[in-house]
Amino acid sequence: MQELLKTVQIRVNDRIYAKDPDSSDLGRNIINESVEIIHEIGFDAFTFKKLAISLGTTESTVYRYFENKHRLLVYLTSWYWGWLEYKIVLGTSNLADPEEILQKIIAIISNPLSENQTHDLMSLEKLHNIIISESPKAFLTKLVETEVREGFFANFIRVNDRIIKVINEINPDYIHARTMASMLLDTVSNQWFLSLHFPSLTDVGMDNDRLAAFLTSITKRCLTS
Amino acid sequence: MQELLKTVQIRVNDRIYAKDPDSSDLGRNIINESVEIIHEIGFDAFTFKKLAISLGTTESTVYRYFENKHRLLVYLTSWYWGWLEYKIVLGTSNLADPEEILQKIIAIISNPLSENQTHDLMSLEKLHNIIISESPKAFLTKLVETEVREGFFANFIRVNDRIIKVINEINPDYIHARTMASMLLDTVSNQWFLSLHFPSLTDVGMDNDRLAAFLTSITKRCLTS
DNA sequence: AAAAAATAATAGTATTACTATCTTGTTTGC
DNA sequence: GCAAACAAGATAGTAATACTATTATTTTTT
Repeated sequence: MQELLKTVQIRVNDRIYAKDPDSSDLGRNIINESVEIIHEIGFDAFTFKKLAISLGTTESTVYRYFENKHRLLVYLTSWYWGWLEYKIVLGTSNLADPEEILQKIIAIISNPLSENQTHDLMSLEKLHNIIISESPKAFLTKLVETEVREGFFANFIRVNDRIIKVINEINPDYIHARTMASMLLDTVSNQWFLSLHFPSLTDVGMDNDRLAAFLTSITKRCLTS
Repeated sequence: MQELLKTVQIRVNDRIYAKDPDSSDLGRNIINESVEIIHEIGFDAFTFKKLAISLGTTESTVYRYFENKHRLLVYLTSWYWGWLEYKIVLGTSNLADPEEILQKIIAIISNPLSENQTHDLMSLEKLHNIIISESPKAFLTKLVETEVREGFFANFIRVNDRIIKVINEINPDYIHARTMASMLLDTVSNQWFLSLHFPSLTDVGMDNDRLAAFLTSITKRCLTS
């Protein structure tokens, strides 16, 4: 399974890119190097020019793959949620009890790198870091409406929907299933971010299981009627 | 009290600005007009040039008040949290029971504009909108570390600390007080945002009390031992 | 009323985010 | 096996952005 994870192709909405980066060596290099640079200098300072120089190519070549750097960030986040869904599907396939499934999902989203996973396309560790500190910028734009309509965030929505479904199985009468699901996903990123930069605002520290324990306690107390 | 709220001065860390915008007519116009423009075209498209033209002045004049547009956003968010703390202090001053206080705080943060408040400095409604859709950008920068150290986010941290304190009063043995507090604040913004752009991911819709009901149910179930 | 200080306007520059055009390589049909 | 068609990549721009430096004007202080 480790081997499988290393090379599995994650499906990303093809409207996000101009040309599929996963269809050529240069395209894959663009993704891999983007993750490196964004992780190092942050998304705001990241430019196609810097990326092109790093790759020994030119800006216009990069533009052939992505219309602009915002789309590239959308691609990375979409890829991440696709990868996470894959992890969730694999990790819960042998479970039947919805309560157990939810617990497992919480464990996975809270700590997606627990098993020291790798992938050929890019550094998962650095991608995870980018998701925590940059991915909200993919949503927070005046163009969200259009991008939602174009299905740019389908992978994220699908992970949400899976959690909603499990919550409904545990307690069909719970009236905040959707709110609970999106809160769980948002809280994971937010608490990771706080633990890095505002440690006084969270109890989640170096202890990786603390976050999962917190979220599990909430769902247990709220969903058992 | 309505009158009082209209003109009360909110304290903002003086390192955020180069010159206090609340100390001159032009400065106040800069704030007021910034809120209008950012609300209309979004923070990314907002520039000091557009602002200057709107005000009938020049870029360099704006730069005298704020080093860059990021600082201006930090100012707006800091002002917002200062204002919210003020609302919380006023709204809970007559309460003694910590459970009641927490409920009131949740009601205020979930729906801060409930009483159709106004302020001379800027449109609170538009500021609230900016907080929901742009304020994370104030945090999500490679410079957070420095900015935290300089106390740029002190107003936000203080609101957090107030909630932590109340939670500790309700249940001193609860080990996730900090995580719970920051989750409450983050969830409010996030759910507002989702209700606007990803309505399928939340149960919070046009019904303004639904969010408060959700958060109250969580705290009640988690904090009562 | 003159000197000092604060404020504003003018005119730049380096960088960014693209676009348009030209050149080279690669495939495809015959 | 080779020309035609097409895709990929390089070169050379441009308009806008985010500032900065310098000069001019107003306001305040003595």
